[in-house]
Amino acid sequence: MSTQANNALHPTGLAQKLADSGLRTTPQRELVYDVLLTKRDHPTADEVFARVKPELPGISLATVYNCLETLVQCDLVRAVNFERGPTRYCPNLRPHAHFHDEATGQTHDIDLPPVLFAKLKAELPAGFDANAVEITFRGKAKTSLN
Amino acid sequence: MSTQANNALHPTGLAQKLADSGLRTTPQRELVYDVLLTKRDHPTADEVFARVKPELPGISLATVYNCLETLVQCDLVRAVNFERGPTRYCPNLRPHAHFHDEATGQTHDIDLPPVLFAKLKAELPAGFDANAVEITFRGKAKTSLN
DNA sequence: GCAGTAATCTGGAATAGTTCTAATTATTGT
DNA sequence: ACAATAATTAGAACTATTCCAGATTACTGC
Repeated sequence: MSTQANNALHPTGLAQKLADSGLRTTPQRELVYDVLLTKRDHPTADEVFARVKPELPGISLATVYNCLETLVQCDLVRAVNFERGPTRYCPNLRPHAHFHDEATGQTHDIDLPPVLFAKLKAELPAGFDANAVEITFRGKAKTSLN
Repeated sequence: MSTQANNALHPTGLAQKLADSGLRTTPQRELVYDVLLTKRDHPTADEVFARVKPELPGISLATVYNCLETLVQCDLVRAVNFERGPTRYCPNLRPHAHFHDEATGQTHDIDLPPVLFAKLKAELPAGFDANAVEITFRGKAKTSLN
C-alpha cells in the first residue's frame, strides 16, 4: 500500500472507471477519492483540500477541484448542493436523498426505496423526461446520527 | 393605482404579508413582486433587475436583492437553487417540485400530490424531523411547455 | 404641517466559491 | 530516449451575493 492511497478502499473502482473514461490514475485522484471514502461527511472542496494536504503537501486547491470534477464525471462521486452553499461531495452511489440539518449544518444520506423515485417520475406530465431526481430534506436531526 | 405597481396582481397579499412582518410597502417591493407574478419563468436577481429598471430607473441591484429576500422571508416567494447557478425566484406557493430542462436551462413547476410529500417524509428514519422537502428533476422537456 | 426616529434605498467595496490560464511536470507510446 | 499528450500548479479572474456607510424616504406624535 502506498503512503498516499489506501487501495483497499477502492480495489477496482477508481482505476477501472478512470480508465473507462480514458483518464489516468494519479496520486492526487487516488488520494482525493480515498479522503471521500474514508470520512463520508459530505466535505466541501476546501475540506477535502485540508484533509489531502498533509499527505501530499504540494497539492493545490485547483487540483482538488479538478479531481473532484473528474470523480463526478466518472460517476464515482456525487456533487451535492444545498442552497447557495459550497458544493459537497458524496461517494454514496446508491440512489438516496439528503437531509440537511439546519442546526449543525451536517448532511446525512437518506436511503429511499427505488419505487419512490419511480413514483415521483411518474408524476411528471407528458413531455417531461427526467434522467435524475434530487431530493433534499431540511430540518433537525435529534441526535448525532449518521 | 400607481404607475409602477399593478395592484390587481396582488390585491391583498403583498401589503398584508409585509405588514404582518412589520415591514413597509415600498414601490420597489411592489414592483419586484409584480415582476415575479407577471412573468413566472423563475428569473434570477439580475433578470428581475432588468425587468424592474425600465419602470423605476433609479433602483439598484442591491435593492432588488433586498426586496427578493424580503419577499422570501414573508413567504410570498420561494428561492430556487439549481446546482451552483444563480438563485431563481418563484411566486408559486403551492407545494411543488421543479423540473430543470438541461437543453434550454428553463425551469418548470411540477405540481405534486401532497400525499407524495408525506410519503417522502415518512421514509425518514427516527430522529429526523424535516420541515421542508425540495424535489428537483433534471432532464429534457420535449416541447416548450410551461 | 413638522421635527424626530426608524426603515429603506443606494452605489460601491468586499467576499466566497469556483473556474480559467499559462507554465511546468509527469506519463505514455514509439 | 523522445515526442506527444495529460495532469498539476499558482495565481489571476470571475460570478453571484452580501456588506457597508451615507442619503432618502416614510411614519409618529405633537
